[in-house]
Amino acid sequence: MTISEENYIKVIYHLSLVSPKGVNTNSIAAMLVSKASSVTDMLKKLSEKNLVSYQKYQGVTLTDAGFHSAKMIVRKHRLWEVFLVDKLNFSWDEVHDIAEELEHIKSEKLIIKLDEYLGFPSFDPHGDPIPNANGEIQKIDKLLLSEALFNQNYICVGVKNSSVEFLQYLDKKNIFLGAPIKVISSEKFDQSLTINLNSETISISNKIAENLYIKLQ
Amino acid sequence: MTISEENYIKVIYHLSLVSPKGVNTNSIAAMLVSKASSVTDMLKKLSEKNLVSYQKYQGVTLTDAGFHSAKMIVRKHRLWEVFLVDKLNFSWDEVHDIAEELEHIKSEKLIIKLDEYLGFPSFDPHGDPIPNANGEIQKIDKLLLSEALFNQNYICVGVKNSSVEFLQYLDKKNIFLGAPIKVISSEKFDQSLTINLNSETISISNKIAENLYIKLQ
DNA sequence: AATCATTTTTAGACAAAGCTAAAAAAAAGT
DNA sequence: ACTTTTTTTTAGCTTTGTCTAAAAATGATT
Repeated sequence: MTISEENYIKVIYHLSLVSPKGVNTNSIAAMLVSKASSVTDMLKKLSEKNLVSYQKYQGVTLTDAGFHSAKMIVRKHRLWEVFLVDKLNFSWDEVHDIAEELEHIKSEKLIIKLDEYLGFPSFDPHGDPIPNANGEIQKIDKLLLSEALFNQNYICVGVKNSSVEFLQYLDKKNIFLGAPIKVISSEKFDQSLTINLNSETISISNKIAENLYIKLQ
Repeated sequence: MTISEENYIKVIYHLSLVSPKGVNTNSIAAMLVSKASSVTDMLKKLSEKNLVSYQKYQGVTLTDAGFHSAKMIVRKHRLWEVFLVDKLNFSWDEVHDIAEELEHIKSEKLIIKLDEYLGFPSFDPHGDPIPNANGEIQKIDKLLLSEALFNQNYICVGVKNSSVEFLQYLDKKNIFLGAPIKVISSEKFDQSLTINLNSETISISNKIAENLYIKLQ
């Protein structure tokens, strides 16, 4: 697989988690910041290689082979992110673009050894699950902070949006993976929340609450 | 710079260490396993970008900018090799091809942090010097084992040939960087050497002795 | 059911980086 | 000094992955 093919497969994978019935040409183009015509060309090629099922005008789905390839690319991306944060002390808002390049390095043995070196992590620095060598993904009982019940003890386990701006905002508010969170109250007017975080009490906008994953306990 | 351009610059760098007057089109093609016509095309492009000085039929040399770029690529390659061997426990014969891909990852910050993480190494797993962030290279008083004096205490500091076959042969003979070596005698007929290595006495062919770097002490 | 809007595909073009084969220049041999 | 050989360059073609513009299919609206 070329780097370009890998990027298509990865994008189709991410989009198919949201629309499993079939992914649109235009949505792929939007994710890749390219054009629908380019996507059509590539879909034909990927179909030829049996990585996707594609019928003109009908959207595209990954084949089993394509699905597995996608998970291996995601696995590499997320393992490298763990490396960058845990070993090289990058912050969580800096690692995406670098991992975007590192994920295309071809050695299987490299990933096996990297995985071992990192202690077989199950989640990346943003709380996203890392597929294991067989493509298995550890599920977690998470919910959005905006869906939390009052006075329950939660901990922060991930972000829905991994943009640099959001992550840096969380840093500023001292919100990080593993931080204990309890919702005290909600404001009717703007759905903002008053929460207890690391035994501080702060206010959180609805926009934030809708992009932060938490789990019980 | 594209990956292809980086590969050309790197090859021209290595060749220019041997022929500083100017590097031939054909020798570049041979190193890249490509054709002279392809090289000519690329030399025009690199010349356009002021990375090389190129005049038709006259061979090519790196400009200061090209020389610096080359050293930064070599730096990345060798730092990644140290990472693979020191941190991921690869053996020295496995790392070249992987580093060949990793050297093209674009982040400057990544290399600064990797360098720090590795403890600012000056030499890679094959004993080749790693240019520092300014492109400075630590020189070392090394010589070939074939040029050694009798009964002097040397240590092994590098290999001239980094082929998998040679490196695996050295493993088999228990020859590694830092190993103490003393030459006991030389055979007139085939220039083979009897050497003391880690307090064992073994015989070494001339071919080996001409590809192993040592230094005094 | 017919029209309009949107989405997708096709057709044709382009840039990058490679190739082959032929031409031109340089180097070597006589 | 003149061939012959080798090296290098040019010319033209190919593949990969992209694009624009036009055509075709689908979906939405009345």
